[in-house]
Amino acid sequence: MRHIVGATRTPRDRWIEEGLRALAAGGPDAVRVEALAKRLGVTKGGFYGSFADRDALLEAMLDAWERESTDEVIDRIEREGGDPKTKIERAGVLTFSDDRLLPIDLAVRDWARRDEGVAERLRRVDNKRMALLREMIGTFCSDPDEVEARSMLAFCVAIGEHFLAADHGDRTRAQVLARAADLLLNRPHEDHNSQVSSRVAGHDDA
Amino acid sequence: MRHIVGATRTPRDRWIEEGLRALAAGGPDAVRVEALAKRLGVTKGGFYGSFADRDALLEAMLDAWERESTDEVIDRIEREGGDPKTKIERAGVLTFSDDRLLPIDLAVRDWARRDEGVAERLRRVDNKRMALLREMIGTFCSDPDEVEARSMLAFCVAIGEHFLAADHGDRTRAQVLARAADLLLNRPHEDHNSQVSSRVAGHDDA
DNA sequence: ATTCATATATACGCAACCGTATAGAATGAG
DNA sequence: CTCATTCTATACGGTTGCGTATATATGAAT
Repeated sequence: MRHIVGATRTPRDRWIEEGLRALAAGGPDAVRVEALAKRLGVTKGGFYGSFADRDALLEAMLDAWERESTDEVIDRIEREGGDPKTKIERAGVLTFSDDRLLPIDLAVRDWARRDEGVAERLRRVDNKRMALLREMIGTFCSDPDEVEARSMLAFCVAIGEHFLAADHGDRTRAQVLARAADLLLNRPHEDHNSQVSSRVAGHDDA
Repeated sequence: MRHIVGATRTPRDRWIEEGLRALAAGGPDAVRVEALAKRLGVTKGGFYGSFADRDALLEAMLDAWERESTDEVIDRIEREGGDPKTKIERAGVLTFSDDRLLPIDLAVRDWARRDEGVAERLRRVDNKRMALLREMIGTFCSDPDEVEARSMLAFCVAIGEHFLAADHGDRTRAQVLARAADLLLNRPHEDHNSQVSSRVAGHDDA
């Protein structure tokens, strides 16, 4: 057994961090005290000094996730500013492309379907994100009902994409997503075959 | 203890059925042999006569789900026929509004993120559904890239909707979904305030 | 009714976890 | 150096769940 000598104080954040990793990898059931301890190179002995029980850890994990997923992300987006439509994409990138946050996010979503407390937290987070989306999309779309519909479409794609296993023939998922984004953001799309067709999205008929 | 006298042969399907119920309610970890037995009013004694082990049950469950989610649903859609755009909605209803299949579907999706075998099955199922969507959407949209994008949007909404906790202010989720469907299907939308504005979707600017 | 096959009950061994109790290091103060 | 504080290792009891072994009961065939 190896002793990390210098650091007497290991815990709390470390447990939470490792807990979130486990959550991301295997869902809430995979957050097991003894398993986390092993991954941290300790035994569960010290765990109960920092947390009353396993549930307390889960709550702390959700607290950390909620804070990190809203305030921090939104702060960064607003701080770095930029074009409205660019902001949407940055918000998407920060939330839904982050290697660390994304898997946690997906795990929480599934968890929320079975736990009302988790669902409530997720609702808070999602409402903040939706507010952001509405704001962005509102800059180029006047009908409030349509703003809402497009915002939800955008959100659903950002999430649903990761729960979707379908292939797209010759196209890559990224290509299809790009085209979907063009549609939602009402943007002329680039022709990925480097031809010249390019027209405003959403108008092939009637 | 109550004995269901008439039926000597209880199992296989019953175990699978109850297993799928457990899967829907609590994910794969909730599929526990002894718990299923209790719900079936028996003990786990007979289980291992029908299945080699728990994994065999999980495989059988996935087989049943896969068959039920593709062939059966698609057969019904094609059999009952109708307008192409109507078909999309019926496909959506059959797959994503069915009280029985929907929760299983969602559970499988989360499961697939952690199990490559499940992911492969889901890919088969999703590809069949996507083919259906492409066909339907292709009837009113000529650009193949846009067909693909719209199909994926539609699919993502159908799934992502259930992983989304956001509210929509005054609107109900159903209203927002209806409007989103109008956008995707390139359909004039009905004004839910029973006014007369109604125009072709997707054209508020440019 | 007797017999055979099969489904189920019951009992075991085993492993993974949780939470608690207790003893032993490590760190900082005196 | 010694003491006190604090964290950690170890050990224990209890629970849950898997898979196996064995005996009993049930339905069908003779």
